[in-house]
Amino acid sequence: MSKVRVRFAPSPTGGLHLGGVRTVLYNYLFAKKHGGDFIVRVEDTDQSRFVKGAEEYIFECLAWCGINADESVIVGGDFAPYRQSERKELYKKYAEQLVAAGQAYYAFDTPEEIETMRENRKAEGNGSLQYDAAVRMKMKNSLSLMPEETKAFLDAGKPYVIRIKVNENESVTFTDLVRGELHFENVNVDDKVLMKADGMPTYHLAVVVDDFLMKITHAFRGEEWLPSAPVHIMLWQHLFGLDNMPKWAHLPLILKPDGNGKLSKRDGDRLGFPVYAMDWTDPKTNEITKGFKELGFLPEAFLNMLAMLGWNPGSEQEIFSLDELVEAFTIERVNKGGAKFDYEKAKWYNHQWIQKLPIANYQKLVKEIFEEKGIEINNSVYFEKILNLVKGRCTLLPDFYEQASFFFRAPINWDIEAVKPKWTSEKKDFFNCFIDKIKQLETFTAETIETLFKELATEKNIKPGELQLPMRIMLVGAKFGPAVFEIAAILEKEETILRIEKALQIFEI
RNA sequence: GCCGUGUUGGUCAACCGGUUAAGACGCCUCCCUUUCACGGAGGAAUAACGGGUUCGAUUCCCGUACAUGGUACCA
Repeated sequence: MSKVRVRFAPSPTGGLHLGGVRTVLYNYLFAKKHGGDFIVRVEDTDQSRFVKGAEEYIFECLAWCGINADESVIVGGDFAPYRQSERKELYKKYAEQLVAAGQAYYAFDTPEEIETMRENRKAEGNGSLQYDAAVRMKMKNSLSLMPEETKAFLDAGKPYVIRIKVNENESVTFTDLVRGELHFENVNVDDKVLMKADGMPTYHLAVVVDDFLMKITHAFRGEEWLPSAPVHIMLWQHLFGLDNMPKWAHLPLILKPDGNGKLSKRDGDRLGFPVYAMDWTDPKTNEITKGFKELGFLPEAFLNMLAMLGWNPGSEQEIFSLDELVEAFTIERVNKGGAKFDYEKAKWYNHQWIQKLPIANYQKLVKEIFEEKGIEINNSVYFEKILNLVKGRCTLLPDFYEQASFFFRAPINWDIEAVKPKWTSEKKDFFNCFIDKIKQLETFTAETIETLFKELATEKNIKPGELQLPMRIMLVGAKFGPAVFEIAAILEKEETILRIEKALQIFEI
């Protein structure tokens, strides 16, 4: 068997959608599982939809995910160029070959004429509005025209497209890796445009030609491509032979969490979650669409979550690293039905990965978050210690700021209500004594502080528990965070005393 | 409209003819913690509908319904 070669073929028209990343992932996993190559080919055949910066952005997203292409417009490769706009001249030859073989034809119809045809068919009560065998002899093309008329049009430079000639009496059968055997009657497939009037191929021609030229062995794409698969297969049959055709796998869609339908950017805006991998700024409107990365997701979690949306290992394992996914992935276990995106579950994955990964993996990112908020971090050992202490309560990276900023900034507001109702002069006295005692403490650790605290409480005949909450409010300002004595230990003696003294004044009524 | 694909709890899902129909997220209760979490123990909650095939269907087949994708000189 020849070497496995798969490709992700994005068109650079905007932000990189969740579903796109999952397609990348499955391609990548399959390739690596089989020791094959993963290729990224840019499908920019529609010049009218070209969006500046979109291509670079897509590669940035892949880099963030840690998925590297073996061949692409960035790294090059033996089958360059990897941008279809730069391969423009290649396609025409194949289209002409099809025309010469009677498998395709020139069509001169204007958009208006096609529109009229559709209106007529609709008026006739026809179920199909396609440009197909039923109408093609009534249209203006090299099949219906006399050869000299066609020649005259061509010579006169009349704009034309090349359409595939679909034989209505035949049918197409093929095996899809996720759906099994599929069958399509040709009557239902239309004479798709292969070459556009501007000389660019359409997707239909370009994928087939490039998949052949690039020796692609397996083609994974979204389910939305299923209806046009027969056209691609016919093209393979005509041009390169079915034996050389890649194996197809049409992946299920990722659906919106509420209601139904394909997940779109709008759903994210509406429901408050990201849909794009990374922040995307529309170059025309400057509108920013939030990405998973910027919201504080770890790539490991993002990929893990995506992998499980439409695939599962058949075991109870849910947490997978990229390498583990490569190992476990099989196309047979990809589901057929679409999956609704669940943001809560996505966050759960991130929480898991925050716990699992060493702090060092994301310390730099968290540091940036702190610095954006005006807290400079200059002791990374100290910082790491803190992050380790609070990570259990963090789901997204910015949560670290919420959970740990008090280590760097003494409280300026105190949850007085949590203390006041039970505040007594005895308690005040306790804390004053406590300060004196800890001043004499030689080793200032969570354990020694706790021992001292409890001994003193017993001595003063106050339940330690009743003092812990006030102590917490003194150090943190509010009712959250790790164990109080851990906090005190990290704050160190001097700062702990300072905060208690300050709070004591505030609690004074 | 036509064509394709799909349908197990609220969500992700296992099971590939015989099960008390796993597990996870979320939700609820309790425990732990006199903070917020984590964690632990429980709980509620599922095979769209109707026909077949079969000794036996969630599993296979056919309809219906619903959903979704396509129906572009977009990918």
